[in-house]
Amino acid sequence: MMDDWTNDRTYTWLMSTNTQNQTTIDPAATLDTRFKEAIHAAVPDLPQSQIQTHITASRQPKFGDFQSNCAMPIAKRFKMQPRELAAKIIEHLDVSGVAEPITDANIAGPGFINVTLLPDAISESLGAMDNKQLGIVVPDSPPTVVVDVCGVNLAKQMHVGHLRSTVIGDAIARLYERMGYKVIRQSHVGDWGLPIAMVVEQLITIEDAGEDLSSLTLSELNSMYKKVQAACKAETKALELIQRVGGHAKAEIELNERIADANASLEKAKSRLVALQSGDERSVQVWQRIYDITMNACLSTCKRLHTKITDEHSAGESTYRDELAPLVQDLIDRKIAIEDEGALVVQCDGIKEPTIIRKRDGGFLYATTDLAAIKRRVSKLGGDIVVYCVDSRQSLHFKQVFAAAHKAGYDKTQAGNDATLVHAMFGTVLGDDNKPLKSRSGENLNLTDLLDEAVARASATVAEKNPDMSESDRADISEAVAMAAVKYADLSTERIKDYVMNFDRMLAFEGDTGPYLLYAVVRIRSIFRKANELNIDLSNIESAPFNLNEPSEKALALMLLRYPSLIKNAGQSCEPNRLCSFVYDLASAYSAFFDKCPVLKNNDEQVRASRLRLCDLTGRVLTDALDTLGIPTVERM
RNA sequence: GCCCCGAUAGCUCAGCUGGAUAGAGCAACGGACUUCUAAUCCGUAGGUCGUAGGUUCGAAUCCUACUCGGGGUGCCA
Repeated sequence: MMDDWTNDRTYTWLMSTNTQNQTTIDPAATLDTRFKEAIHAAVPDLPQSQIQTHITASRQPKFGDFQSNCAMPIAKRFKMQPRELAAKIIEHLDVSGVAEPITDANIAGPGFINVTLLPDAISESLGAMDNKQLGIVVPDSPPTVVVDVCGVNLAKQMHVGHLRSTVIGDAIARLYERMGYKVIRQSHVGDWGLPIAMVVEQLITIEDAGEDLSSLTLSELNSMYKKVQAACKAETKALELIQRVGGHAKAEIELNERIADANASLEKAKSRLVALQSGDERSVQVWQRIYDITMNACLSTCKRLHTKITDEHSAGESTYRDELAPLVQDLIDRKIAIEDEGALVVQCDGIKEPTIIRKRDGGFLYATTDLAAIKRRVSKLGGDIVVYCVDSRQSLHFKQVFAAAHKAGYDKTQAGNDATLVHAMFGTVLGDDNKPLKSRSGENLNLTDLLDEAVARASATVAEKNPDMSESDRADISEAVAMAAVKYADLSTERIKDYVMNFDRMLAFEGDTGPYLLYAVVRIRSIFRKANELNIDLSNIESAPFNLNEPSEKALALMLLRYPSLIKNAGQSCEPNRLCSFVYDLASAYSAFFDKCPVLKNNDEQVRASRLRLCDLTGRVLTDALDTLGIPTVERM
């Protein structure tokens, strides 16, 4: 059902996208160039590098298609009258071939210069965009981007919080890929350290007691994880309170016993960790079991979510174990790390809290591992940009680690530049009580349950809308609709904000939702299916001239032309939600067009061909944008 | 205490880095299916952009203070 007719088509007449100038596609870019020239001529005192044209799309049709807001700031700087300056700029402005002539009548308000594009210019731009790359220009020597995604922990099921690092992280990676960058995904799996040793210890104990663990599931591992965590957690605070307030003596004794038990468990876990770290065969074997069970489940969920995260991207904390001691020694030798209160720390300018990289007892911490990760990602994987798609609560941690890595020079690329380290943080998923979802004990809201519920709801709707559909088609479409709904819900809001988890909102199929976008694509494909049934000749539509006489046609065309700059914008800011708004606006513009402009019903062959081509191009841009978000489309729904 | 983030329609959210009358979706109300898929479209109604100052031709957007909410803060990850 997932088809890619977009890629099946062959385009022979415009494959040379690399040499193509983007300014021929984006009218805003063309206007930018023309305005720059005019401003330079009108205000020679302004250094060319400082010229800003402030070209934006106009909000209201009466102000034309675009406007330049350049006159006001320049007038301020040179103490001129903005409207007079605007008049002077348009004297030097040449918009021939792009827009209608600019006269004094185009100057409005405090000095806005309004621009109305020539219909032919829009058509030409659309034509220039109508190629396989859809107007996106790939850089000659693309940088390498390493994107940190997913980041699950061993022995734990993925919960809704993992949706974010997986789905948003993958979308950021896809955005960079779409820009032509070389992208390497890395999943920093939490597979090392004391918590895992606890589970290993517990499993070995159970196995020694004669229990068969061959059919162990992740769900069982998950509850075991919770149990051993609780068992090792000493309730010292409660004891202190009882001692201070003077509670029941019996309670105090009981608590003391529990603390002793917890300490014993903790000691066992610690020695198990030592055994694991030194390669003890049994420990490693059990650890591997836990790893396999967790990662099998995790990667199958990643696949179900249509992310490109696979086994080869797993780079767990355990893979850094042999790199930590040499790294710490290097930092000591170069006096970057110093001892403080028994711990080894790196102190960085502007950050009060020191970065602790070795505990008093000699153990390493997650900052140590993350330093090693930066080093590997930059020097070994060749990352020019390293993006971390991780919870916002880690912001201080990454601030510290980035600064420490910089101080140590671990962020130096092979070319000798400083790699760009970005924490593309996202907000927490909250429960109804406004607390992070995972803190709700007993509530088993894991990711698989969410996805299953989404599919169940989608299936009901698909069945309702398509009573005659076959069982297998319905299953495929329901799955696609459900994933589109869930992913779009997570991707479409500003990633930094927290949100309260709400099934009904996340699984809505109407309005600004994933299914709405799929629906727009489905309506386009339906037109082409129908055209084939009617034996309408489609062979010439690829070169049909666009004619954009209807307002909804022009609006759709202008929206399409924004695509290349939007990809760049969303990619560079690591904000998939910007692409989401664009896709929604585009689908909206298409829906309005669909309503007002009959395609196949139109008897004028020229108009029909133009509209068919517009539909085709819209379909490809929508599909391409959705693919960039990691949302596959369907043929019907 | 200190640091970071957030606050926009009844609800959920956009707002392209300072532009013209602050936009969508849901919910409400009124229209549009014998028509290329109505999971749609068109319209009506809904706002002191947390509060108070400041910066300037112009502020939801920038600066300051405060209020509320969330998070972090030397040996967990």
